Amino acid sequence: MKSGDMANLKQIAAELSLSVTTVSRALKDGPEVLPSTIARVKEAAKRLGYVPNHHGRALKTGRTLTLTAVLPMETRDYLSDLAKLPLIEGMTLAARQAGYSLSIYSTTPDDDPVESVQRLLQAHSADGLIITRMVSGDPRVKLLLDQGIPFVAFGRTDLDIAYPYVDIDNEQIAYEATRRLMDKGCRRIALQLLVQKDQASATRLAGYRRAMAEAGIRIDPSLIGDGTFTMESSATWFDRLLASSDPPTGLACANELGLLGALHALGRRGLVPGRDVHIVTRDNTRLARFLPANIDVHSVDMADVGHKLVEVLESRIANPLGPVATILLQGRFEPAE
Amino acid sequence: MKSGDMANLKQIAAELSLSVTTVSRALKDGPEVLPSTIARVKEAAKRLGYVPNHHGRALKTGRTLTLTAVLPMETRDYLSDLAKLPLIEGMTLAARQAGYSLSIYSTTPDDDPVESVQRLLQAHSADGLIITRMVSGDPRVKLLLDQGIPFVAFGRTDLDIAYPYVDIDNEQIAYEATRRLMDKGCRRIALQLLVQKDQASATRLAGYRRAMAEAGIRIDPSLIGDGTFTMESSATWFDRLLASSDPPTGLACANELGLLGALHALGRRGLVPGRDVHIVTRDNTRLARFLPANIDVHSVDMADVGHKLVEVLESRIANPLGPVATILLQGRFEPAE
DNA sequence: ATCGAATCCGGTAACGTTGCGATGCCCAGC
DNA sequence: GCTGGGCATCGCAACGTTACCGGATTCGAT
Repeated sequence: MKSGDMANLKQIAAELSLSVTTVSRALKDGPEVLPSTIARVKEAAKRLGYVPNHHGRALKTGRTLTLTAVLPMETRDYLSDLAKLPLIEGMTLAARQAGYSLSIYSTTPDDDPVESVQRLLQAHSADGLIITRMVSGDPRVKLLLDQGIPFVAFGRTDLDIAYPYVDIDNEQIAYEATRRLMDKGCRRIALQLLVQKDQASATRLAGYRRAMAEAGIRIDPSLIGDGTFTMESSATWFDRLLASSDPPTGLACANELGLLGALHALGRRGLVPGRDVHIVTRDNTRLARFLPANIDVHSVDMADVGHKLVEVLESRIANPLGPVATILLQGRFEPAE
Repeated sequence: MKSGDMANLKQIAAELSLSVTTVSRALKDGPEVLPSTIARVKEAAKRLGYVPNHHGRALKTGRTLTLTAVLPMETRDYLSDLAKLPLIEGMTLAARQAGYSLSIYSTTPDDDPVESVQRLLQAHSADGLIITRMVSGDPRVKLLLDQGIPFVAFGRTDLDIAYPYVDIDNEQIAYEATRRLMDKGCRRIALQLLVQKDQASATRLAGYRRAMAEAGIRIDPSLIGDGTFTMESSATWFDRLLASSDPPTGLACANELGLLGALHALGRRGLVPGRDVHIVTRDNTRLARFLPANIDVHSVDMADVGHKLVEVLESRIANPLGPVATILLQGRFEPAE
């Protein structure tokens, strides 16, 4: 097996004194080819180490067998989006299984999201796009729909247009988290959000509001924190809450990072989670499960999200005009240890 | 701007009554084209929204402008390889900057690494491969060299063959970590390794040994732990060491996960890091920096590793027969806060 | 005035694949 | 014996791009 030994259809055809056309069809089990010929062709293909040339096929058919995921990267703080790793894993494995390869297009905070998508769909080097980090009224949705490029979004937005997405039911999760804290007797419940522009935060807030309204508790805006939480900012934020005259007795964390920060703030004051303050957190990486603290965990399988994203995108590519699939994934409380 | 409006060379040529050849050349600033023509062509290209067809070009030139990174994914425990996120970020951004797109090929523990690489290079849908998680005598190196496929490895191995790699100087880092612990008075120093087959662990162990030998301290094998450390296994491992008759007074952690586990073990016994036991850790995600504990951090910029991997691969593609570039990145102690 | 070179451009072919129409063949039916 | 119709296979063209070679025009040099 030497270096440039990439066999192609022509070589197989020559080997068997067949035409390129017949070889091509035989490899696809075309009904117009004699079964015995198909067998001969496949044998020769295997023997010569034939693998179809991606670009020849893509050029002819227009399909590239490539999916592209647009992922914003935090260049400063990798811990702030731990969920991305299982997400990437889920997407790549599902793509591979479906015969696609998945390409990652990282964007920095400097990149304009719309411009990034524009560049990608112009290059039309992918059969479909996965976009994430949806914002309110996200302009990318209209852009992609107009261009007729198959895509799927991780996250809903507040547009009237129907488009395919997979999302986490943040409303329900925040609702249940708040309820759980109430069950433990909390009435002053602090809530961590992420960037406010992010649609996920808005729905999270809605779930919190619903639970509070049902319980007839007035919402204290000072207990709701938003921003890009690092561990440090989470700690100082929660520390200030704890220092107030009427400190919270419950906290719903947005993710691992917010949790670690909050735990730090508690630790400094000698407070114990589960006794002085009750905590529910989202956890994408099973971090909380092991921490030596009494914490309720409400988790979503991010690898599953990745899988589902690819599945939806796949069906979208196969049938661009079909019904728009939307998937809403529920979170569930991990069994307390 | 409608759906299928992908302009091609032919359309630009027709628009300007030029030949396709000239248009192609003009867009590359070919010296055989009149500057004024180049200007006209570029204007028309921009106006018609021309973007070069990836597959046409790839088919003709044999270059795909795609790089593929083979990344093993831990499907059970995402925290065990946090370094992967900054690595991915570094690779994708560097690739993008160089005009390449980067495709991720995830492998599960079930996949045979050699077979994965074989499949990838057969598909020759990438100009180059990035392979990681090198093992002793890694057979992929010979395979890739034989096939003449440009590649770069993250990590060295113990082969006699020269091949391009980027690696972290684990020997030096472990040496310095051990020395640091000695400087604080430790003589019984525990060391966390990862999977032993992994080349990184072997060099890490070598650095530890060198420091110990220089100090004339006999090595106690029971203080050296290896395996795939989760937080749990790290905690139980370190807990058992602490329970022994002659417990360690220093610990060099392999990563964030090992650190968290060890801290947990300490916490349960009421021991304080920096007082009862000194700790040095590797940290890829700036986790340790914020923990409320006195810990020395020895860090390597994983995003930089990703950048360097792409750079080396690029130069390899540009000049496949040139000298083999190898880069060894030093770690450095973070300034203690 | 003629030639050679330089400059600018066009035509053709090819990369590997697939789709469409055509071709040869065998055999049943009159 | 000639026709018609499946059947298996083939040839040609095309996707969009670039490489190669050749043609045309202009200009300076002899």
